[in-house]
Amino acid sequence: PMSNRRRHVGSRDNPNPSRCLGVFGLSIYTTEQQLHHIFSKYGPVERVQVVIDAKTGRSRGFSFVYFESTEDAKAAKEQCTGMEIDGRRIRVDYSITQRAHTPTPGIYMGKPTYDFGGYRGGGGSGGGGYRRSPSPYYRSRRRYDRSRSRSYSPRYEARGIG
DNA sequence: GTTGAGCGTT
Repeated sequence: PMSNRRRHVGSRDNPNPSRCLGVFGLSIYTTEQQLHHIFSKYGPVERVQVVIDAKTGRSRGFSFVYFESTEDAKAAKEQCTGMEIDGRRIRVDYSITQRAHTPTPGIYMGKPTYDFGGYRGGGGSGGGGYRRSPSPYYRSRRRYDRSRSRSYSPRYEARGIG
């Protein structure tokens, strides 16, 4: 049979080569100039865009680096993925999206920024809709059972420990 | 100075 090669895939796992790299897992303190400095070693960088969270004004921990040539982007991708910046191991891939979305008038129409359930005192007045499955990567943890904790034991409390 | 994973809203 013929090969199952996909051509137009823009999935996260099979990004096609492009001049635009997505850099993930960044420290929120890593700046565009830092990234520019690092990635420029592999060729001329046209632009670096650290994605900023609109409400907090801080980095969302990922960025996009535009090279002038795809081959330089490739070299940078190979060399920079796994590299450590500001104590964070970064991951570099070809971007599956090539630019920011078209600005929309009015309300923000993008995906929700995950809240991981957010403990808001059970209020539940905010958000809604995404509370049930915060993310496909979310896993229920073993419930935190304080009654099993030594430090919570009454006799330890009596001793003033905990 | 965050931490689970992550593809962007001039």
